Amino acid sequence: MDPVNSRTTSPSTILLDDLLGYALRRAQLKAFQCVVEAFEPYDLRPAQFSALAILEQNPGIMQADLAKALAIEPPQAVVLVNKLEQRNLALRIRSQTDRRSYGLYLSRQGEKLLNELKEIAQRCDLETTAALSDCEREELLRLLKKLCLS
Amino acid sequence: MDPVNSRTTSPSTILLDDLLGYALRRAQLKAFQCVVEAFEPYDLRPAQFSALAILEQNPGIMQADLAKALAIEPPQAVVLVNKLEQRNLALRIRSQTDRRSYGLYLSRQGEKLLNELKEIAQRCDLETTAALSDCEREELLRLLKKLCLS
DNA sequence: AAATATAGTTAATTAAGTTAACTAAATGGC
DNA sequence: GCCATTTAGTTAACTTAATTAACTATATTT
Repeated sequence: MDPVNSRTTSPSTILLDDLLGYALRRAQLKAFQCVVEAFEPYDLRPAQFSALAILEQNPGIMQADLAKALAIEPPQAVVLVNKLEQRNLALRIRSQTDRRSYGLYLSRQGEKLLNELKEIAQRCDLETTAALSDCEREELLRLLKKLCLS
Repeated sequence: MDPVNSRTTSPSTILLDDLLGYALRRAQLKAFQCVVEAFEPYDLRPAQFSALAILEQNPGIMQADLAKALAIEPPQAVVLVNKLEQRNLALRIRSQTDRRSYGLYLSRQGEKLLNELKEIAQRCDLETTAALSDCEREELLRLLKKLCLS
C-alpha cells in the first residue's frame, strides 16, 4: 500500500509535499533562518544586505527603483535606507538634474562590510543546501533564476 | 567585457543573483503572490491551506504538532485553528486519553474545500513556473524536497 | 501660471509574529 | 494519595513588519 497515504478513504491524489509553492516556502524559510542568524552579529537583515548588493551593482540608483528591486513599498525603502545611511553604509546624494530624487551609493565602509557579508551569505548557501551535490546546487540556482525571469 | 559587471572597479566576484538564498526568496515571493491572489475569494491564507492539507494527511493530529509542521508557534496555531473551526472546516475533538489535548480533523466541508484549493494551488504552481519545462519543474521539486530533508 | 505628476517622506493603521503568564490536565516521586 | 513538575492549550501584552493615506518639494505639461 502507498506508505504516504494509508487511509481507507483516499483523500485525493494531490499531496502538499508535491506542491512547488509549498516546497519553495519550506526551502526559503530554511535559507532565511540561516542567513538571519549569520547576520545577527552585524545587526543586519537580509533585505538590508540585498540593498547593499543592489547599490553596489547599481551605483546612483534612485530609491523608488531600489524599492522595486527589493519588492517593497517606497515607505519601507525610506526606513531601510535611513538605517543604512545612519550606519554610514550608504549615501544619499541629491541629483543635480532632479532635485527631488537621490542617487544612492555604497560608502567605503558599506563596500567593505558587503564583501564580508557576501562571503557569509555564500557559506549559508552551502549550509542550507548541504544535502545537494555541487552539480545539483548549480542546477537549482539555474532553475530558480529561470523561474523568476517570467 | 563581462556584461554583468561593466564598472571599472570590479565590485567583487560574488553577485547577488548568484546567491541561492536570494533566488529562493524571489521565487518563493512569486509563488506566494500567485497563491495569495488565487485564495483571496476564499478568504484563506496559504498557511490555512497547508493546515487543512496537513489535517487531511494526519487526521487526529495535536495542535502542537500541527504548529511544528507549519513552523509556527503554538499561539499562532490557536488563532489559525480557531478560524478553521469557526468556518466549520476543521474540528477539535477532545482526546479521551489526554483531556488537555485535541485531535484535529477535517470536516466534510473542509475536505471538499481542500480538494478545490489543491486544484488551484496546482494551477498556481504551473503559472509560477511557466518558464520551466515539465522536466525542469519536476527536477526543481525534487531538489527543493532534497534540500529540506537535512 | 495653473494643473498634474513624481520622488520622497511622515504618520496612522493593520497584520503578523513573539513572549510571558496563565489554566487544566497529566506524570513522577515519595 | 499528595505534592512538585511537566505538558497542551490559551490569553494577553508586546514588538515588529507591512500597508495606506496624506503631505512636501520639485518637475512637467498645457
